[in-house]
Amino acid sequence: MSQALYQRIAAALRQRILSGGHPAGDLLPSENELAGAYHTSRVTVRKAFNLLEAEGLIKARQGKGYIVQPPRHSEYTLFFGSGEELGHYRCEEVRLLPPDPDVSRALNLHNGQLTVVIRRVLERSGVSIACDEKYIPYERGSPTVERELNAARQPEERTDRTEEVSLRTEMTLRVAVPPPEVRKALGCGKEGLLMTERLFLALGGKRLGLSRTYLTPDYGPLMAYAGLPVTEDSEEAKKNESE
Amino acid sequence: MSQALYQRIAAALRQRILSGGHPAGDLLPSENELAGAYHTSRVTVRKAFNLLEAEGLIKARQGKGYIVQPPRHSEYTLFFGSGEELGHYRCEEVRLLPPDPDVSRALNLHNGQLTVVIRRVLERSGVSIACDEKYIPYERGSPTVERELNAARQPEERTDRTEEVSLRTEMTLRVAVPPPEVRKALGCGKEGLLMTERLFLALGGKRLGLSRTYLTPDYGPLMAYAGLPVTEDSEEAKKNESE
DNA sequence: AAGTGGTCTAGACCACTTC
DNA sequence: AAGTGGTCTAGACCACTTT
Repeated sequence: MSQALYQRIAAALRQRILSGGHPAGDLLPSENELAGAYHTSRVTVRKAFNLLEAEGLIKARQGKGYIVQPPRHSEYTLFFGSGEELGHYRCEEVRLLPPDPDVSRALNLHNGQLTVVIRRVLERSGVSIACDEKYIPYERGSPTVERELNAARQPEERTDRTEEVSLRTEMTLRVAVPPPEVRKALGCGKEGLLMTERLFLALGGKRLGLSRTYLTPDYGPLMAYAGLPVTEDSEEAKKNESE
Repeated sequence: MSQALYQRIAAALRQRILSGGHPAGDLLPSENELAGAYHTSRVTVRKAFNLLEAEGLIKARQGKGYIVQPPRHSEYTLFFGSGEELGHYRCEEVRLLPPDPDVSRALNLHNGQLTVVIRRVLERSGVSIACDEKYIPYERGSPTVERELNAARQPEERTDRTEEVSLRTEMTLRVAVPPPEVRKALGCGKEGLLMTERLFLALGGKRLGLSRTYLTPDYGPLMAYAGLPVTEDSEEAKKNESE
């Protein structure tokens, strides 16, 4: 109990929507209406609506009201395991190399610019389960590169220091046959592996680096969800919803 | 211009954080402090903080303040193309079958319970790029099943009617060799394809259905991002940030 | 005790939509 | 013109953390 009023209002609306009381397209009661019904202020009702809007259940339309949204299950939250259960990265090789054309294009490199290539292997219980290749544009004295190298050489540290200055990361997922060096590192053949390619972008759209990670079947499946996340207070919420 | 004050405050804070002025772990100025500095009320400053908190940049700690978070790029937003550019689903087969053990376990079926199996093929410009198998627990007179069947038989409709009552969808991604029926439908061999498996859950945790989608290389890569999404008003935000 | 965020009030004006 | 959401104010009390 002792849940905030705006959360109780949100829970009540959420349940009505999810149990079919308000099909998609429906207009919900207005802020003023609910403020009256709950004997509270408009601000409090608004907070409840904002909560549901953040969850994607409803959408506000100025001058009209709050409209129930059709479930958008075209967006998923994909999460990778964090640190411990994932395994340990071991830095395998760091080299300064001319990039292949794909990498050069993705990173917007000028002609002849070199890249730092960092290859690491992820191991769990002694088994190699993934291999990661990271390409960073080489610029003399760039703090990013130095930081990357330090991070890569200390395998027990946080895995991805580039991300510390990265505003946004764009990822693609596909099945790909790893290049020979990766196959050797993973001890696998020419079968296709799940590959994630990540492009790290800074504030002004500057490309900080590109990372390709090949996941062996031993890595296990990637996991994602759509709709409500499982939160700490889901239990409490359920109690209140069932009132 | 004419951006709301709370958005300008948020933009200013965001820029300071992202350009390194406030490293992770830093305590930001308090609500009262900023309210004074901007000659505004605490509520408005709060809205700015809430925005940044929703973006994952900061975290509120009662009694302490707002703390800059380390970039969490272990969570990505995975999005599938919507409708038009994706292609068209064609329903290939609908049958009532005993489920294989995997499906039975995932859907928590009781012994001997049948499943409705719906197989659809996704085509884009005449090319089959994906095949989807959906398993729904069969219950006499269940409105969900009837709705599913109707939806599946009208290929131009919205693709996934089950999701209309689904509170949450859990997905796993992996490389898998499709079963014979799917290989036949896609005209492919025994190579591994990118597969997404989705479990649809209702309000009380009830399992509504399971869907397995096999994506051919022609489908293209799946796309995801972490960090700031690209929004409509990103341009405006940039202008204000550069002030 | 002082400062912080968390919740809430009872107003206000604006921009937008509908009638 | 009336109703809606969007923004904002100037207070208030509470729970929590730090000193």
